[in-house]
Amino acid sequence: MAEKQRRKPGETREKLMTAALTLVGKGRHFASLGIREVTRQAGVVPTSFYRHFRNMDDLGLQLVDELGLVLRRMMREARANVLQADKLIEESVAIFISHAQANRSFFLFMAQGLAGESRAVQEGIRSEMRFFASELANDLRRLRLVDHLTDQDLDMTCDLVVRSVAFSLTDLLGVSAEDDYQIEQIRKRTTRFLQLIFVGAAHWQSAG
Amino acid sequence: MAEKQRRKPGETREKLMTAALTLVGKGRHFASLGIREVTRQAGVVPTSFYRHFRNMDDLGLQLVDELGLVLRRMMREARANVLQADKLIEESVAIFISHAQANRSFFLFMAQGLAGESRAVQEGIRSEMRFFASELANDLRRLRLVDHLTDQDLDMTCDLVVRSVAFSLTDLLGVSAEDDYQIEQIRKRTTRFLQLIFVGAAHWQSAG
DNA sequence: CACATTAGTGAACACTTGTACACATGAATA
DNA sequence: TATTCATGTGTACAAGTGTTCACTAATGTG
Repeated sequence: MAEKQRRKPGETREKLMTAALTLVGKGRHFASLGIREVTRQAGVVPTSFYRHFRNMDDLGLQLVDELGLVLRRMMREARANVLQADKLIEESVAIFISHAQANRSFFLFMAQGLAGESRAVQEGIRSEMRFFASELANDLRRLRLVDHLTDQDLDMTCDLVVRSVAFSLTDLLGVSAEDDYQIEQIRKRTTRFLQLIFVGAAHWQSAG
Repeated sequence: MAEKQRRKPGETREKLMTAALTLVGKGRHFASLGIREVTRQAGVVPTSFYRHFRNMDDLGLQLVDELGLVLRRMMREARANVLQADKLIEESVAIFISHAQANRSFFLFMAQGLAGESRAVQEGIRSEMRFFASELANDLRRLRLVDHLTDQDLDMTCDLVVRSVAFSLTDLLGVSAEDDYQIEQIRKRTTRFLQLIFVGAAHWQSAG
């Protein structure tokens, strides 16, 4: 008989969240996951689920919180590694892609959640993206690369940048993680998107 | 007892597709819909489903085809109504938003499908977007507004435009259809995104 | 008109689902 | 040490699931 296997507190909770992500990573959509399915994947009895989450939406919300941590780690690494302004875009995109690869399931969950079933999860992801965009605006301001833009125009630019990168995410997650050629294509295209946006920003006249 | 109610050929088929869209319109995610659920919504017996579709993915694929028609109608209207080049962006965005409102469920389905469960549906929607982008490139070329861009750079620009608009879609579908203020905000922001992109395109140097 | 085809119906199947309940055990607290 | 609490387990159940089957009525074709 299976004994009670209590270990570190919160371990089962984590197992359940990981299990959901694993299923998403295998191609399932989060909205189609069930409680039993997730507990089965986690190697846990169905009733355990309720000890940690009220329902799947709740689990989704907690995943969004962890997603926030992943994004912040990514920002930190970008800030630490992007030293020269002329390579800023290339290097940032490269860091983004490597993080997206390393946390594939997380980013899949994010892409799904943007048009997902739970309004709360949707709003949470949107909020993370807004935060990301505003941090980006701060950095650009600090680097004094965009002095001619009003705050509002800079916010808009960063918003567009984040959206474009997020969309590239869906490209990236659509190809195999080993398909280096395709990944390189996506990297190049995303880089050019951002360059185009920043050229636009450089010549932007707030009035027009 | 319910009699056999055969009417126009393909009527049940259409009822099933409409039913799926209706459920999506009510906030459900396509990936979480079941056959029985859809047939129930359509007012049809579950077995009827198999007369028209092999499974839900199949239904999704056929919805993508219809989505193509919706997009083509939208392009036609845009081409007919956008006469003066200086208002091109504003008017196009306005037409896009009005179509998105009029076919809310369809566009919801599209937004969901981009990161959906079925690879085939995903690919289908992507393909529609590529077609849309290439038509846009043709139009811009024809209007001689972008003579300084290479074909490749024009394609990239249009790709970015379509992506940005598609992302705005998720904003739009997230707010109530009656919330005129928010919709106006989204319209303005999308317009500014596109303006920024075209300013970038106008100053774009292929080499750099 | 006879006949094959298409497209509708209801009953039945073996499973899966979410959730409730009672119970057990380890850890924290008093 | 005694007790409480959080977290694990097994059983149970009603409802919902996808899919198969045999049957039937309308339609198009010769």
